[in-house]
Amino acid sequence: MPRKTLHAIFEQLLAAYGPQHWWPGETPFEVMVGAVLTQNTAWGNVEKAIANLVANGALDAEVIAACPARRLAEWIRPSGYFNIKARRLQNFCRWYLEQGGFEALRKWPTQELRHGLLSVNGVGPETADDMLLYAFERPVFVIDAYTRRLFSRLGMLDGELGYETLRRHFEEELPADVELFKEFHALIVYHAKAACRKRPLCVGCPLAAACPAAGD
DNA sequence: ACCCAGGGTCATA
DNA sequence: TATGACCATGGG
Repeated sequence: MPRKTLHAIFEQLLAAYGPQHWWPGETPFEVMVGAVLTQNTAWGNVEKAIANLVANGALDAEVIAACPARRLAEWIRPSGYFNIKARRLQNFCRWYLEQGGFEALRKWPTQELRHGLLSVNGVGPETADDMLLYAFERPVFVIDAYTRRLFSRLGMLDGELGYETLRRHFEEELPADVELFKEFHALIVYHAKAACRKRPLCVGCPLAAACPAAGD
């Protein structure tokens, strides 16, 4: 018996839940704005904030970069942490415009683009990787709390390991396939809400047979 | 009433 | 390097 592979887990999640078609968002820029707004925040609140931006013609890098921080904070209020996120969005948009916008950035090699994104105050590893995968379509695996918890419960890794160590692990064990990475991360998040939260007994969990934590 | 959500920064030791 | 405080709304 070959040991359970990451790809096998992906297949099980896909079979159970179907394709998730992440990231919700009409444009790469909207995806990037959403990535900042969703930091430690439920997606439903982010949708309200983005709807406010759209309603005010403010889902636009120039508008966000130039408008008063107070006004931006008011628009994004439903997403929580509105003062700090207003600053983060402005930091990001100013950097984004300085570099020439999406058409210029899309030509950057992945590693340089990643370092550039991380240089923006308010963009950390997970936010940068969301942007790289879902806006720039680079084969970067996003690590989040759900990923740590799921694979830790499955006994497939140590959830206490650092972000870069875990990201490297996933990227080495899987083929560098953008569509695979997009779906895998989306399925992990969906799974965390749909089934893995139903404790005890992990009722209905499609991974229960492989999960040592099932039945606690 | 409590818990958490598709994190990140900064001060402190 | 490694904790802890802080940010703040909205749904379960």
